[in-house]
Amino acid sequence: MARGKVQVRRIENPTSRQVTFSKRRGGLIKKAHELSVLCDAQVAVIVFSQRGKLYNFATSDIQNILARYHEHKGDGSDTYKFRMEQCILRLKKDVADQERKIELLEDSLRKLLGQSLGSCSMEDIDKMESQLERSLCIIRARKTQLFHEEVRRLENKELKLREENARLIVMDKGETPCPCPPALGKTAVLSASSSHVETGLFIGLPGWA
Amino acid sequence: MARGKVQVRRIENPTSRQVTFSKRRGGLIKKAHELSVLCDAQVAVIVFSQRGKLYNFATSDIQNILARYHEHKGDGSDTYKFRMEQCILRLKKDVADQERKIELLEDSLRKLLGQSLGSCSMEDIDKMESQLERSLCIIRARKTQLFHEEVRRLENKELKLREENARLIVMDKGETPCPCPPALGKTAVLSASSSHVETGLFIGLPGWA
DNA sequence: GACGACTATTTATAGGCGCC
DNA sequence: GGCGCCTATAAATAGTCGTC
Repeated sequence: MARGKVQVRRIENPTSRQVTFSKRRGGLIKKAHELSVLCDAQVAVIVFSQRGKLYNFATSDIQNILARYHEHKGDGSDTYKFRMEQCILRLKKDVADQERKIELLEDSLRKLLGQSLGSCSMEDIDKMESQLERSLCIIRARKTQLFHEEVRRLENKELKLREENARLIVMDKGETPCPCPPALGKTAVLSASSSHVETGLFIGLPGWA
Repeated sequence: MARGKVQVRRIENPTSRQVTFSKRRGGLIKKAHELSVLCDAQVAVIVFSQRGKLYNFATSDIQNILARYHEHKGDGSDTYKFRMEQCILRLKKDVADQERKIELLEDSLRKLLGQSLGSCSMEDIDKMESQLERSLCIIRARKTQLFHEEVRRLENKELKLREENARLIVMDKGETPCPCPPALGKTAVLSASSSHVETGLFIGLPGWA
């Protein structure tokens, strides 16, 4: 604008572009400052050089100005800040919902463990008693099943060992027929204990469905 | 800056302040535009008039420039955006923690109700059986307590009614002594039913601690 | 190559004026 | 009261040179 008109287009010479940037940037910020003082206005200027360096000017706190800008610029439903706030609200709601759910679950659990029954009506207590009886019934059935499986497994093992024994006796007829006593002993002990507990289990269930 | 030097201080005459604002605002934005084009820079200008009206200029999307500004303006541990992001991370962690807690609680509850026992070892099953027995014991004790309280309450009521009866008979000796049969009848039915259930309760508990 | 100073010019604009 | 136009004049600045 001096010594020759300026054309408003990118300056190709990098050096003079840099010089012009420096000079005009100062000018712009000076003008911004003058405007803010003369006319009592809030002004913010943000400039990034081509290489990413930041220069800025703002009357008062730039955060305030930007906040005010966002307020103006609308309900701003596509604003980054708005989206973050929505996200926070949603998460807080999730947390509150989960909190409630946890309390309900803990309450149920406590009651099933027989704690804090003070608030339960007779009807509640009856329901819980029935439920606990059903649960015990199911659990004991499962226990029986597990024992049966274990017994079958051990019987199988015993059978295999007996067969092996028989083979060994056939192959070596001179020896005394007393093979693998420890394995057989262990099997016997285990199946004895399991049938004992099984019996106890059924005694424990008087007349329930 | 024409027809007289300008002093950089608030213009007191409101009219000329408004005129100057309008003119200089245009000039500022024009300069900002020129800077952005000539020097290939990103520029944003935000101006609020004294009365809160917004004027702004920005190369490209102002949102980008503001985001970039925030990035620059800091590792910004005191930045609004940074704080929001911290908040979101914290909330997400809370949600995940609660999620895990809910799963654990639901699993415990399911097992206590006798569902999905497939993953339980014999040892687990034993523990649960003991726990359920303890729970049943506590619940039945509570049930007994409630019945006892109810019985005491009704016996008290019965006593009061009998006293009232006696008084009425004394006051009116000519009539047949048959007062308040519905109230007495109801009391009798209730205490009968409660003692029946109590009896059942103790039958239901064979030899548990 | 960045920066300050200088200077010839171009721009911006204060103060008017007219219009709505 | 706001806006656009005009004009004299203040400011800004492109190009250049000198310094570090």
